[in-house]
Amino acid sequence: MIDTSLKRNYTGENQAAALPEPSRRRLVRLMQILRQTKAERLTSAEIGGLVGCRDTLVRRDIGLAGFRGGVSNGYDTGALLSAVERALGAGDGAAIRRCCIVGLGRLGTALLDSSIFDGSGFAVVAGFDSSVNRTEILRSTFPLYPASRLEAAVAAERIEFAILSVPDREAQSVTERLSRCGIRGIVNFTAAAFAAPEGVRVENVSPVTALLTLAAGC
Amino acid sequence: MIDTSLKRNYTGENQAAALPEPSRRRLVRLMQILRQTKAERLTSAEIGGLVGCRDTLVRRDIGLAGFRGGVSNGYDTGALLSAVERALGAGDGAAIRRCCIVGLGRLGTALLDSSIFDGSGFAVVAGFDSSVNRTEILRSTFPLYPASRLEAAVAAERIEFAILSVPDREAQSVTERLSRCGIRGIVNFTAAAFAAPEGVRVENVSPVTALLTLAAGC
DNA sequence: TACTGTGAACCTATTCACAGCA
DNA sequence: TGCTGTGAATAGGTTCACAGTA
Repeated sequence: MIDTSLKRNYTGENQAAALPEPSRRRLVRLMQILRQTKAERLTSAEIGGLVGCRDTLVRRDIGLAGFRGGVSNGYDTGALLSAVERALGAGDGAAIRRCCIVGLGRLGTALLDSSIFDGSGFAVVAGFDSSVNRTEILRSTFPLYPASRLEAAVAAERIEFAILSVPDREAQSVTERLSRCGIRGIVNFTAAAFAAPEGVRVENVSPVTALLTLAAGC
Repeated sequence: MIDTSLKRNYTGENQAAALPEPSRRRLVRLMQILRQTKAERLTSAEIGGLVGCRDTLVRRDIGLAGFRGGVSNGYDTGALLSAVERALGAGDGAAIRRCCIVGLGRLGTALLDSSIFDGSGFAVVAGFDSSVNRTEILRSTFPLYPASRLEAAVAAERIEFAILSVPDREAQSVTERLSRCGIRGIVNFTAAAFAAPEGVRVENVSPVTALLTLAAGC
């Protein structure tokens, strides 16, 4: 059995782990809105329209994030953004988080375009594929490795997150390998469902999964 | 106040709308597992390991889906799959659902590889981009149109769902156009947050959003 | 024995209702 | 007046505990 007691070593004053999951998701969304908006002030009702929830809930979330600065014409977007980023551990001072892409098929290579991640707080610093052909031919601003070097490179590059775009059948085994070298989260672009190892979070974002989820409600 | 009583006009025997949202998401996941597994039987505990929830909850979900066939060595995967598909409106008899890709940048073109959607119950039948250059040069098994023909083609092709991979700044306006021609759901690959028009569901699956959500919990 | 199915208890998230404030 | 912030009420989802069954 895997010992979980040592999995989390808190490296900062990040309180996000204490936030309820739904609030965390909405606050992430709010952070993205605030990063993009040009408005100087926003009310909870306006935010609710963009996040997709009621104004009351927006105010709750903001309260949970530890921000109190609202006045009768809404929130100052700059101040609110700082507070939300701090609550989510994505503040100005926060280190850029290092990611890798595993599986350089059509979808994986599309993500080599690192401009996608500009200003997000994340940087892709490595790519992996089982085909040496691909890792040698493809061009990118960061190194591409054969899959055999996954463990070594993840450790050496101190990579925290992985974007998984391998064929479905490899998803489970690659996940286990990633987990063993201490990855903290996986963005799963495959349609495969796999057991998330202890201490590894998974976000399922396969287009197929997303379409199924959408369609299931209609 | 908005009157919700008339919002849903049930167009079939699809009961998925009645399922609680979290259950629906887990059942979608379960459906994917069942479609992929080779096992003839699975217990609720095994399923729970893959879906990421407790066995009790799996049994609740299965019950909500209207299936009762479990016995002391678990569920027959074939029978369970039929039941889950029926509950989600994705049964054998269900029509293939028609989708389009809007925005044929690197990410959008990666999704032109229609093998991604094989066997999923979805088919991409059109692509759109504001650059006529792209729509004329790119190769695909289905037609690619200039963005100006969005409304016409979505109506003519009876497209129900859209995959959005345009630049962030265009996300809101394209969403409104899609909504006006009756699209039912949008898979949002952009990092933009936009107000979902009445009657349109949105699944946010941008890699950036996914990474932020993962990282916010650590 | 090893599982499922489910009423009841519990806990969590959301909404209501309204006081407080600019 | 028009907003925020929050205690209290409500609704909703999850887990417990256990009876039922092959």
